[in-house]
Amino acid sequence: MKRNKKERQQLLTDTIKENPFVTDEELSEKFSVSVQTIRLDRLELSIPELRERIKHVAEKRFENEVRSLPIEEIIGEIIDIELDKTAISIFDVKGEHVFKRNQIARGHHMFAQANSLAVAVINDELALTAKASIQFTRPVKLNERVIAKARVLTIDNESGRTIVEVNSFVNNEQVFKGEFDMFRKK
Amino acid sequence: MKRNKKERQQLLTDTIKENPFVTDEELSEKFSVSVQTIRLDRLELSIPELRERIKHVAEKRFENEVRSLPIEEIIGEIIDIELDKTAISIFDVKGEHVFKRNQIARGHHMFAQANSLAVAVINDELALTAKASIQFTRPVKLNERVIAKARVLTIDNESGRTIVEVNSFVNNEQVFKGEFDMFRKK
DNA sequence: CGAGATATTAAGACTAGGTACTAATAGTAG
DNA sequence: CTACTATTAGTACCTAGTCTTAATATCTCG
Repeated sequence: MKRNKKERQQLLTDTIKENPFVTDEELSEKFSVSVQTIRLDRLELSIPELRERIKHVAEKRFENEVRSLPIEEIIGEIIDIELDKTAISIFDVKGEHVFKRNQIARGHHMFAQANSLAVAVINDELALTAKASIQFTRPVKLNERVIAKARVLTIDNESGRTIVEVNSFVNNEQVFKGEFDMFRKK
Repeated sequence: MKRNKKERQQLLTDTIKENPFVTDEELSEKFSVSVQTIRLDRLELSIPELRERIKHVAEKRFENEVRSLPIEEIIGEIIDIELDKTAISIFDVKGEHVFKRNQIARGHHMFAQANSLAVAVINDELALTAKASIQFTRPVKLNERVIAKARVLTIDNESGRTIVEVNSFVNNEQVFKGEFDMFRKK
């Protein structure tokens, strides 16, 4: 299992990158060298000790905390709902939702809010979007609050099709409109 | 600054929750008690030592890592592009993209892939989606790989409008089609 | 083959940030 | 005054290291 120094150091770097929670002792066993050699290697490669590595990972997590939310947040927050009739959600446009260049919200976030509201308004185990026709009537900018209003237009119980209309506004100004053809499943 | 035991322990819990990186010594100074008292407190409250707390935070980050990527990942990976002509991206459907109940991908992820590909294919500083007409031709399931192909249909230099057609496939089977009316800005 | 360089291992002293345990002291209630 | 709780102190030990010095092992080149 013995490799030369260079090879071992490369593997060491990779191993630690992949799993920063590994101790020198574990590494020394893995590479069949002494603990001291591992320590010399880390010194040469400027890889900090286990506890520092863990700390670093932990600190990074705090930085990223804001970024780990939007997956749920992306769809906005439902503030009112009357199943099979209407629903309203709000979505605050933050830094991660906009193009950096011009601070305009990416279309798929607007769509996501509207689409998930259309899914939510349907009074059934689950609904899938079959078709949609959408229009972005004015760009939405950073820090604006988008209010999406969904309204069920028609329900066809036989085909399982439901048409939901969603209109989104920023300060009473329309920014998005869409018609979603939903398929309900029971 | 001296409080009674209960009060101090409550504050201790809060302090550590807020900043897990604080040592017993720092805490003992903050509450004007001995280090031993802090340790007794932690014992009673079953709060682990600093290094364990840091480790825990670090481990949690690893759990969340999958969840913090999708903001960028959501749009899929572009594998081929010919500006103002065609573009192809792949998107692997993972756990966080599907409805838990039936493992079917949420529509807005499919839309996001298609829409961002439509944005990317346009050879300009930036493009915005004005309108879109989309259709989900078959549900996409967990672990499926979606290949989206965008094709620019028409470019109107005067109005700044560009129409992009996107078709998505899983194993050569069409799952999504959409027509995006894009507005380009210079 | 042997000298010198490079690589590896070992050993010892010290560190932070603890645990676990024992013991002493302070303060307070009945 | 006694009993009890709360607090403090001190010791031994732990992990996962650092830093330093020193002894071997192995490799390379002339």
